[in-house]
Amino acid sequence: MRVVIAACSARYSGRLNAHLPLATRAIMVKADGSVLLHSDGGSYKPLNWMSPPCTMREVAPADDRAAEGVTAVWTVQHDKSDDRLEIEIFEVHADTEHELGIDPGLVKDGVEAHLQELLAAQIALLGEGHTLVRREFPTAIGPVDILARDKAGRAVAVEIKRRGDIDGVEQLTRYLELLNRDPLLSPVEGVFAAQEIKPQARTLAQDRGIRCLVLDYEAMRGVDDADTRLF
Amino acid sequence: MRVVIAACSARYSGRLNAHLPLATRAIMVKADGSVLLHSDGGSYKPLNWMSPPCTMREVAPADDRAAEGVTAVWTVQHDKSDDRLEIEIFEVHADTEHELGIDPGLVKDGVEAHLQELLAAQIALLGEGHTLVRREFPTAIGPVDILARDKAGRAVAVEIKRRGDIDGVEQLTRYLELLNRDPLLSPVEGVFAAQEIKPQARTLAQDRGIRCLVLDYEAMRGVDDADTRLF
DNA sequence: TGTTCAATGTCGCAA
DNA sequence: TTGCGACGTTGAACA
Repeated sequence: MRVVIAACSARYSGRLNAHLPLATRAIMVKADGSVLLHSDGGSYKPLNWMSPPCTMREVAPADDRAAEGVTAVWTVQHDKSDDRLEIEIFEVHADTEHELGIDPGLVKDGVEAHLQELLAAQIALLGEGHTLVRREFPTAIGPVDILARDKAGRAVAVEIKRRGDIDGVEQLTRYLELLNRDPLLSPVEGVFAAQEIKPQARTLAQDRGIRCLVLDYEAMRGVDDADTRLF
Repeated sequence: MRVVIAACSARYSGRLNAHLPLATRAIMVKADGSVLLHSDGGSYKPLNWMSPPCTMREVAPADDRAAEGVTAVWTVQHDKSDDRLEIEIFEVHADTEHELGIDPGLVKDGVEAHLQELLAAQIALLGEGHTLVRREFPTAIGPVDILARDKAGRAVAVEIKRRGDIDGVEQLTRYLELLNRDPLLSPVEGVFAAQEIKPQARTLAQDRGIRCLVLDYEAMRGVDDADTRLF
């Protein structure tokens, strides 16, 4: 990895056009050829960048640009598209290179599947007298997160999200349409369950007769822990 | 900005828990306190990071960790949440600091807002005799990009995307359903306008009686420039 | 400050 | 390769 601190300006063209005025920035050139231009703030997103696979070439500036103080031009061309990043170097403050080797990569443990597990175990959160039919109930367009039956025996299809967005309501709507074609299940009630439900998603759900259920992950995990401790 | 090349491992806890095994990486500490851990590949996204506002403290390793080769521990705590990044430093290969100053920021051109602006100004692209009613026409589930009327005075709702995906058609469908409930507007024609329309999106749109319109950004901008030059 | 929507989104998985 | 959904999404506009 090469790290350069330099006064530079940049221009990107590809999916959009963007320009970066002259300032001092950190330029990171990775082993795979990708290039990142970072300022001294913001978040992890660079001001400008080029993703691999791409090729960087250093060329001399045109006379008029050299007269403006440009000492070098780096053109970074994407190998498979016409995305291009052009960096004009005015002054280099530091230029270092380091051998990093291959990274073993990030190991994650998620929360996502856990919600489904917990709701299945605490199915009465859907309402008194509800019983679990099964998790990942299959349909032609993919599995519904949870299928249950209410106190009166009516089918209830549940879509679970960490964040309840409008997309999730659409997804559940598609499932409900299919499930309701099955005379053994119809009529199927829809429940949209999430840790947090966006107002727009709630509005859409209500408009379609879908019930919204906000899940308290901490509380559910607490109950689960308590249950586990009983054994 | 401080750039450190070091053999390190890391652990993040917050919205999820994640672990990064020992390897040599580039650590970027920005002026606002944010921290980025980069490997020598991948895209612009760091392996691990902490967004501002956050505070970094360097502490001595516990005896057992020191015995494992840890020379320092950096704990980066988010100021407003319980997100925390803990970096164990094994060996520092380089450690440099540079003054970068405030960045003037990126200037963009060619995003969705521009397309909407241009299409509103060149509304006849929808068809001869079309007139603009308004941009961002409000509905209960959010604003429609453009509402217009055709030569015969019938309402036309336009959804604009840079890249026309199936999601955009779904979005427009929702708007149309709502708009068509309004007797002052109904029947409302739908137009799906994008620089590029994916085959699946086109098929879905046609199935729903939605017209597809491919926008030529360069040409539209050209017309706009020509208009501007007249004044 | 909170909500909503676009993004050069990126990333990962499955068909 | 493409489609689809999730993301520690990030970022910006607007109420």
